[in-house]
Amino acid sequence: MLSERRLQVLRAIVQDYVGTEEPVGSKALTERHSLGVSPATVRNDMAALEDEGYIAQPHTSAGRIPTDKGYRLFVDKLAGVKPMTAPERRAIQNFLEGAVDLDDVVARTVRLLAQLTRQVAVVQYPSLTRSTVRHVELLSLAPARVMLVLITDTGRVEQRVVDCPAPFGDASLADLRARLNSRVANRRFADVPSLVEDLPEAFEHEDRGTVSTVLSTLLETLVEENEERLMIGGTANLTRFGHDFPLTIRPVLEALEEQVVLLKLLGEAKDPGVTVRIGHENAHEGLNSTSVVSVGYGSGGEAVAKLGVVGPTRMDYPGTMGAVRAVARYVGQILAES
Amino acid sequence: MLSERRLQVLRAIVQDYVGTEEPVGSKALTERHSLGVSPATVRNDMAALEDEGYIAQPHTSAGRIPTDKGYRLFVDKLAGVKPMTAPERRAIQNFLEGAVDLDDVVARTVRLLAQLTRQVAVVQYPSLTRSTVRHVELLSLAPARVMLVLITDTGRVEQRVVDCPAPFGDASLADLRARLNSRVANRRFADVPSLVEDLPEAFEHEDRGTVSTVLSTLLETLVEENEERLMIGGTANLTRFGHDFPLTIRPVLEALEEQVVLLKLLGEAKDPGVTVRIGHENAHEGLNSTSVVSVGYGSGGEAVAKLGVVGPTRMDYPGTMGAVRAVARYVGQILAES
DNA sequence: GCTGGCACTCGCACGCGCAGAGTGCCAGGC
DNA sequence: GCCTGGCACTCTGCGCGTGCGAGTGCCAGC
Repeated sequence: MLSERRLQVLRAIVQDYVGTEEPVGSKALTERHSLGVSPATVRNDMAALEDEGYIAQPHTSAGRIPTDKGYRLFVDKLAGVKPMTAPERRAIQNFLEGAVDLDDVVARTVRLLAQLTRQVAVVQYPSLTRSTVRHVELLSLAPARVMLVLITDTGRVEQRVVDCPAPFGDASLADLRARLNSRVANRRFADVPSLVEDLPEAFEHEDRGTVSTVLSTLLETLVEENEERLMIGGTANLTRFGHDFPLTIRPVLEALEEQVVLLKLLGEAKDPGVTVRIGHENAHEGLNSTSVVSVGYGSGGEAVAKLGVVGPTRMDYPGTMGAVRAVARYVGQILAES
Repeated sequence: MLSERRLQVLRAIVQDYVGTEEPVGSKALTERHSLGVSPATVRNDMAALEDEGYIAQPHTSAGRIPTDKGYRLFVDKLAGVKPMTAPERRAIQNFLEGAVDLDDVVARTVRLLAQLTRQVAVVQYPSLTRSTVRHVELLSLAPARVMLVLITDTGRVEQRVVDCPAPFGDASLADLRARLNSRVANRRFADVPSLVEDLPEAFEHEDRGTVSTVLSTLLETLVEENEERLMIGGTANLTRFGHDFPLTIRPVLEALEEQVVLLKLLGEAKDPGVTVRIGHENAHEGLNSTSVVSVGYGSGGEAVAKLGVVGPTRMDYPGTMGAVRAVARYVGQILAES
């Protein structure tokens, strides 16, 4: 177990390094933080911290920089989440309230996060799985061809074209539309399968095949999670990465292009609160020198999707976590209202 | 007017510089291209080309690099469009044919363009203005609240919620739905306004206000071009920009974040064929060291949207133009089929 | 109008030495 | 037992001078 002072030294190192981007030495530490001890003492503490793997020196006789393990300890034990100030919160709310539709909400959220954190922002569209059905619409495109339109409480619209095994009359279509909506409107996606299970039985024998086909397409649409979309922004902030960044930035940009990677990244964080994954904790190699701060957001109490930022491991964790948490909270509010 | 040989020298300079990324000297030129003259002669030609502003030297006693004006001449007069090979064309077609919906078509197009050209790809979603209406659906959300869903021939779906001035019965709604669709289905957007003009007259007096409101929302949706979306990809290719690129890449990334800028950029090119805007020809400052190669594409003969790539002025113009043209052609085909 | 030759100009890589920051360790003091 | 001041040591980064090579411009000759 590390002594209290050593933890303070680690905290000071992280704070200074995040500010200056340069390895921090014992002398500078005692000057900038009132630790009440001499540089020599700090040096001993630093040696201990280095033995434990919390800090490292880029080369002999240079200052120390935190390791991933050091940042981890900092985030877990040494730093809280810095809450947004009241004016900041108002600005967030105002900016998000101007949104006209779901796309706009997501776009604004991305911009906001990128600006607040000065990092790359990633926002997942509200997922279908936890939402509720607002309306299901069926349109006859041709005698044996039906378009299925699903409208969710988060304002998302999904459509599918269904080829029917047999011609399907307008009357039957209207009937199905009515029955379907009376059963599933305002119900959660998860409940839909059991609610429509026995629906084919209510129809004439000749229509049952079509009804089943339509229903299975609907269920497919509901569970189709792999189609999840996301939006990213603030990539220009990557240029503030560091001096040696040609090599650093490349894999990050590549990783950001892979939506699959990002979705996995956000999905991994199961924590109900803000999750931080530091450096090598990220499975994807390209992101080994970045940290990902993410959190779930949703229109009700439950999270329906994730949002977060990607930045250098050397980032202002308390501030970033505060911003991410605040934005998630307000997006949730906006979604609930609309 | 420049002599034929001087044009050849310029062409050779552009080709070599694009290949090597290094200023090209007179000796290297004569070695790599059989110009049939000695380096000394080439030097005279180069001096002339420099006087005319087609090439420049980064510093005295270095090789020459083409200026924007030089690239312009090269593109206009010296180089054709390099067509894709048959295998490449097949690969493009195969890749695009796997797409399941409009989003997927656009996403695949972006990836394809980025890979083929090794540059940043930008694809605009098919615009509404030139498309035709496949279906208009009206859903009653509440007595005086209607959701309008517009489905286009390119597979795009737009929805709007309309607050009605008076309650609107289900029968009236069904009536309006039927009349509306019989008039506008499969008609071009541009024709819709005149086709629905007299529609309110067919309704009871009490419903006319609502019908008008719904119609004007529909018309708004049709003309709403500012809502045009686009997708970009291949930003990782920016890292191949050059050696000094921290300064170069930053403004480009910033410009790419501004959808407005990009839409303007693509929109400016009125040419029916492939358009190339080189360096300072781009109005946006951040793109002064890039070239934009764009072309319109569409499901029929007409262009409904644009796509293109953004890369360093030092790019392989014939190859890039060929790739952009080919991709546009095949995307058009795919859209027409679906 | 083309060519070979020649002197000239720079940029760049290399080597060197120096200053500065930072460390580790040790002996002494509280 | 822990903290402190002092000291020798080790790096890196920077500035400077030098030599090399690529490339040019110009000129006289064919």
